Amino acid sequence: MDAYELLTRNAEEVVTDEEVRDLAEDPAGKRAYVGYEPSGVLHLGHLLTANKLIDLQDAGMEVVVLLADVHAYLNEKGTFEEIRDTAEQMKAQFLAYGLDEAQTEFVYGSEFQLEEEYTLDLHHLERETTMNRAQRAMAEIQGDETAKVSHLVYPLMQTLDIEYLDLDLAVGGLDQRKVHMLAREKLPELDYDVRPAIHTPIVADLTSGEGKMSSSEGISISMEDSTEELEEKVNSAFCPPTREPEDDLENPVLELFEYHVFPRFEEVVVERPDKYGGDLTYEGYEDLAEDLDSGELHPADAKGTLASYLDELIAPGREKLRELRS
RNA sequence: CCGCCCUUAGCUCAGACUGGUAGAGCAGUCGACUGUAGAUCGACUUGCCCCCCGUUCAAAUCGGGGAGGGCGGACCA
Repeated sequence: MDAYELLTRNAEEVVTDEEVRDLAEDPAGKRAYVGYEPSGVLHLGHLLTANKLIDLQDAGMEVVVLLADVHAYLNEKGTFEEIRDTAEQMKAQFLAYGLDEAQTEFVYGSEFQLEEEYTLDLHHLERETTMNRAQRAMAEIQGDETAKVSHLVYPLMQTLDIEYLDLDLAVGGLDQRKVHMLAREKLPELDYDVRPAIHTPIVADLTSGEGKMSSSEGISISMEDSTEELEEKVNSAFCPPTREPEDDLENPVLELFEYHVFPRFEEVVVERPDKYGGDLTYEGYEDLAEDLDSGELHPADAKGTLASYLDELIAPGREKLRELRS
C-alpha cells in the first residue's frame, strides 16, 4: 500500500487532497497529530482515529498525541489532577492498542499552552475572531450546552496547537472539521502556515443505525468491556442483511468491519457450522459486505465474527487497564 | 442593576388557576416472532415534582426567600 493510500484510506474527508498528496510524496519524519480530551477508558471513537494514526506511522510519519488537559479543563471535565490521571491511563491504552512507541510523542497541553508566547498569540487570535465564528466552530463538539466563554477559547487554542506542535497534518473525527477549517482560515492571519486535515468518519449508533453526525454519544463499546459484554453489545446491534438500509440508516456492523477490523487484520475468518455452509475467509471489506448483501453471509454469523475480532483488538488495552487499576 | 418567562421520568412535556404525596408520548427492560438486530405484537420499569422556609390535617400545586437556565431593557416598531 503506498503512502497516499495509507494516509487517506477510510477517511471521510481530506482537506485538501492536493496538500495531502504533497505530504505523501515524502512522509518520513513528518508530524501528524490528534488531540483528545483525556478520559480513563478508550472507546471505539478513539480507536477509529488511532487506526488512522497507525496508518500514518506505517507510512513513516511521527505521531503527536495531544493529551488535551487544558481543553478538558475548559470543558469542565474535572481538576487538573483528575484529568492528568485519566490521561496517563489513556496513554497506556493507546500503546497497548498498537501505536508504535518509537514514533509517538505524547504531549500534555499544559506543557506549552500556558506559556506567555502562546497566551499572547491566543489573545491575538481572539481579536481576529468573531464570537459567531468561534461558536460555529464549536457547535458540533459543544452539543446543547449553554455557550460559555470557554467554548469560544477552545477552538482558538486548537488552532494554535497546530502551529505550536510544529505539525504537518491534523487528524480528527468528522466532528472536528469545523475547528480545523477555522484553523486553516486563521493561521495565515497570524502569519503561520496552513496545514492539511484528515477526518475519520463518525460511525453510526450501534443499536439504531442512525447517525453520522452525533459525536461520541452513542458509542458504547470500550476498552473495559469484557468478552461477554462485547458479544452482547454486538449481538444487539442493528444489522439488516443489506449494505444500505432504508431511511438513511447505516449498517453499523458493516461499518465496524470496515473501519475497525479490516484495517488491522490481513484476513477475517467467519467460523460457521457446516449446516450453514462452513467457514468463510475474507481478505477485504468489500467481499464481506457483498456477501452480507447477497445473503451468502448471515448477519448472525457476521456479528459473532465481529465480536471476536473486536475482542482481540481490545484485549491488550483491557489487560493494561486491569493492571493500572490493581 | 431592573423586568418577564422556564425548572416535573433518560428526553419532550401535561398536571398548578379550583391543595388530597403524578401522568402521556418517545426512550428503556423483558418475552413472542424471525438463524442477528430492526419492524410488529404482548407485558413491565422509571421520579429528592430545582433547593430552603412558611401556611395547612394535607403542598408539585398557595406565600416568601434562593439557585440554575432562557429572553428583554438605545433607536425603530
